[in-house]
Amino acid sequence: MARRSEHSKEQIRDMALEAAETIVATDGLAGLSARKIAKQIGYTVGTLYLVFRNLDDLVLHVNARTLDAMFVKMQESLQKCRTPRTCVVAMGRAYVEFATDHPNRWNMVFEHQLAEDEQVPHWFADKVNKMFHLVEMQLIPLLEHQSEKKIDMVSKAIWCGVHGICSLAVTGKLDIRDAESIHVLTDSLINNYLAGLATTLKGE
Amino acid sequence: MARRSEHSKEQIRDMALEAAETIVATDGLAGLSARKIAKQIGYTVGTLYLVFRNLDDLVLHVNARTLDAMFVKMQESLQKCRTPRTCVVAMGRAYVEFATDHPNRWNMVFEHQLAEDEQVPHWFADKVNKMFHLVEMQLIPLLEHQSEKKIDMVSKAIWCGVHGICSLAVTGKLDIRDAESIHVLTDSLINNYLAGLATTLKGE
DNA sequence: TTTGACAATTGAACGATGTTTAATTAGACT
DNA sequence: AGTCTAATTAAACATCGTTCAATTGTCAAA
Repeated sequence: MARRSEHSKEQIRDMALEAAETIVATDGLAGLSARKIAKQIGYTVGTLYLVFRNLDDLVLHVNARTLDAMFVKMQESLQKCRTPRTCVVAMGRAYVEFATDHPNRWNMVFEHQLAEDEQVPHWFADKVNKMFHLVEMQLIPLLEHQSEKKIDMVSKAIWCGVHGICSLAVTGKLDIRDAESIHVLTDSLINNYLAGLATTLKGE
Repeated sequence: MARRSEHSKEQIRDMALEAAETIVATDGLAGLSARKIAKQIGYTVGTLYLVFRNLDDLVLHVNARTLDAMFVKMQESLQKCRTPRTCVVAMGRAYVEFATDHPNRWNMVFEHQLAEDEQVPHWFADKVNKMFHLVEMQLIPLLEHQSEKKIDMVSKAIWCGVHGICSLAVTGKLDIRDAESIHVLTDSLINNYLAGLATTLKGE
C-alpha cells in the first residue's frame, strides 16, 4: 500500500470536500463520518488528518463552499430587479430557494458549532459578512441620511428575519414546507418592514 | 445490586430529566451523554432505557420543559404592557432574554433533530403552537378585518423573524452578543413590520 | 421461615464514532 | 542497487448509543 503522489494534497483535499458534500446532501450532518468520506475517495481515515486538522475543520470548509454558492445565487438574483426594495425581496427569494433546494447543506452551515474554546476563522466570518454587505448595498439608497450603524442594524434585522423563517421552515418546525409558502412570509416581512421604516424616517 | 423501588419510574424519569437539563445548561447538547446522566442520578445506562425510548426521546422531554418555561416567561411579560404593539415587543424581549439567559437549553430546542423517519410528537408540536397562539392573540385587534389565515401568516413572519435574530446572535454567528444589542434588532423588526402592515392595510 | 417467582437493575457486549501513531510501503535520489 | 524519505495504512484508544442475558432485591405464598 501507500501509493505515492497519485494525488496531490490539494487533490485529496478537494476530493474529500466533494465527497463530504454529497454525503451531507443526502444524509445530513448526522450522516457524515470520517470513514465514509475516506472510503468514498479510496483512502483511509488517517489520510484525512494529513489534510484537515479534524472533522470540524473539514465541515468548516464544506460550509465555506456552501456560503460561496449562496453568495453567487444571491448576486445573480440582483440582475432581475430595479428598485432597492424589489432587489432585497429578490435576494430573500434567492436565499429561500437555495435553502429549499439544498436543505441539508444549508442547514449544516448553521447547525455546525465549534467547540467552546475554538473561534470561527476570519476567512469564514468574512464570507458571512460579504453576504450582509450585499444587503447593505441595496439599503443605502433607502437610508441615505442615516448613519452606517443604522444601516448595519437594518440589514441585520431584515436578514436575520429572513433566515429565521427559512430555518424553521426547512427544519420542519413550522408546518410549512413548500417554497411558495415560505416566499409569502419572507416577502411580507421585507416589504412591511421597509414600508414601516419609511414612515418612521419621515416622521423624524 | 438491583435495588428495588427505591425510586418509582416517575421519579427516575424526573431525576434523569433534571440531570440532563443541568448537563446541557453547562456543556450543551454536545456534552450530553447517556452515561453522564446515569452516573449523575446513581443508576446505569440500562435504566434510562426503561424510562425513555432512547436519547432522542429524553432530549425531546428536556426540550418540552424548556418550551414550558419559555411560555411562562412570555405570558408573564404580558402583564407590563397595554397596547398590542407593545405587548408583542414585550414578548419579543422576553424571548430574547430567555435565550440569552439559557443559551444552551434554548439552543437545543432547535438544534436537536429527529431521524428522518421519526415524527415530532403531537404534544410537542402543541407546545410550539401554544407560543404562536400567544402572539396571534395580540395581533387580532390589529388585524380585525383580516382572515384567520392572514393573522396566522403575520404572527409567523414576526415570530420567525425574532427567532432568527435570536438564533444567529446566541450561536455567535452575528458579531453581537449582549442582550441589549439584540433587543434593538428585535424591537426594530417588530415595530417597523407592524407599522408597515398598518399602512399596507389602510391603502387597501 | 423458607421458597419461589417476578420485577428492577446491572454489566458486559456490540458496532460505530473521532483521533493518534507506529509501522509499512512506494517512489526519488545517489 | 541501495538508501532515504514522505505518503499511506492499519491498528489501537476512548467514547458513544443501544441491547440483553444475567443477577439481585423484594414480596406473596406455602
